Amino acid sequence: MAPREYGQYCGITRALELVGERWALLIVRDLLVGPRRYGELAAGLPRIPTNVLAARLKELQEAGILRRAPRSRVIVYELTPYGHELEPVVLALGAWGFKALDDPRDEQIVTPDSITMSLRTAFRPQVAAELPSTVYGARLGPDELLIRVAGPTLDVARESGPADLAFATGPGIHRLISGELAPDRAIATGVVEVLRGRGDLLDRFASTFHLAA
Amino acid sequence: MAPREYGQYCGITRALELVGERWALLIVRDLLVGPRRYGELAAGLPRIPTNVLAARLKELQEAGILRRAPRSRVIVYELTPYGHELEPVVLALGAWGFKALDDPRDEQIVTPDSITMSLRTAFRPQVAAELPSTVYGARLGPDELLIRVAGPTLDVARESGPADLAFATGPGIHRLISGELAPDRAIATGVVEVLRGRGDLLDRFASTFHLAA
DNA sequence: CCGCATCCCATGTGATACTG
DNA sequence: CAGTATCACATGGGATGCGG
Repeated sequence: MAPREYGQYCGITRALELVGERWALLIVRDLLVGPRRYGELAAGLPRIPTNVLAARLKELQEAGILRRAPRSRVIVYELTPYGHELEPVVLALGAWGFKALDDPRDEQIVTPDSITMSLRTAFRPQVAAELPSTVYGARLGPDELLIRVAGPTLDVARESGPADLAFATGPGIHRLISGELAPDRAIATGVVEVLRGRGDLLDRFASTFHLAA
Repeated sequence: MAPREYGQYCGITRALELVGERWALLIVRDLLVGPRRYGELAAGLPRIPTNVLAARLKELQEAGILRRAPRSRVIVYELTPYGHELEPVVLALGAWGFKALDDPRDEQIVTPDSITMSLRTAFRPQVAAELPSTVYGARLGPDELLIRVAGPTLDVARESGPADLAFATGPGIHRLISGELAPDRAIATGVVEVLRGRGDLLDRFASTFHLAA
């Protein structure tokens, strides 16, 4: 038997053999947002050694989870349909781990892809369906996200554009999503800085994206 | 920063820091079935080095996922409420990995706890609710499981007792659950051996426990 | 025996340098 | 830009020891 196998005939062990290695599910997390080039993956996972990234990509490809796809002269990595089926796993992990987040430390970064998956985790379709469609523009450091909520559907794109509410924030937004911090307090304390639009729309945001701690 | 941390402020990375180490989620898998002693965990994970088991138990305890509980002179490990919240993660992983199972190899074992969690993964409450309550007795090598399906609820216990259908089987049962093998074919080919009761109840079993490949 | 702790070695990981 | 090569080190795997 291969030394890194668990020796059990079981779905969970099989899953862990395929995506249980260090960094593997984080690569999947970023690819769930969209196809990514090697350098984009490396940028979204700043602490991954480049040889490990290369090794994981090879393993995940051999496992049928992702594929290298040539896109007009450059190569992108994209999930296969089977790889995409990991989304429930990643969302469940994210929801569980969210509750174990303590206050952010300085060296902890927030990447656009990680925020995007966090928003997908915290998104409450049934609540959103009852609210008017809304576009939020979020600036996180140098990155901008356009968060479109239309009925029960969510779309998060890495672009800028017109928004009903544009705000700048950082890791502290997790306290807004957890309900630990009320929207008006978030604005008052500077955790969220309103750039354009009606600040009271942050109430709607907090209702739409919520994950109890 | 601790060297084994990912350096991101994100629920998924946090989750992987807590339960992403090798063997950790398999320990959780077995504890989801019930409290277990050190030796029981070691027996259910025959390939885990004993020092790694001890290390994981310590880490999972510090993370608030499990606790050591004295039970009448012996110590058992049991999940905390927060640890129990990993069940959706484990079930999602199991459902995904189930589809990647190929034919079992000789050295791959099936443990009572892994089978129990597989049954929980494959259980279809809405289908079961439409069927009469049924008790199945499954013998897997030396182990016996009593599988009680009552309405939309499932209970799997490691004991023997009266059953509407008692059968012996092995890893090949996964082909029954995946639908790859019809119930009558499973009996005909010896994948499932009926010990007592009406063999046609295996149809009901296959309807109740199903996970498409 | 059960519940670990210790030792040793193979392997995986991390940091850095390097190449097509 | 997209990886490969190299090397130090941490972790995992396997055997064994050992106290209660």
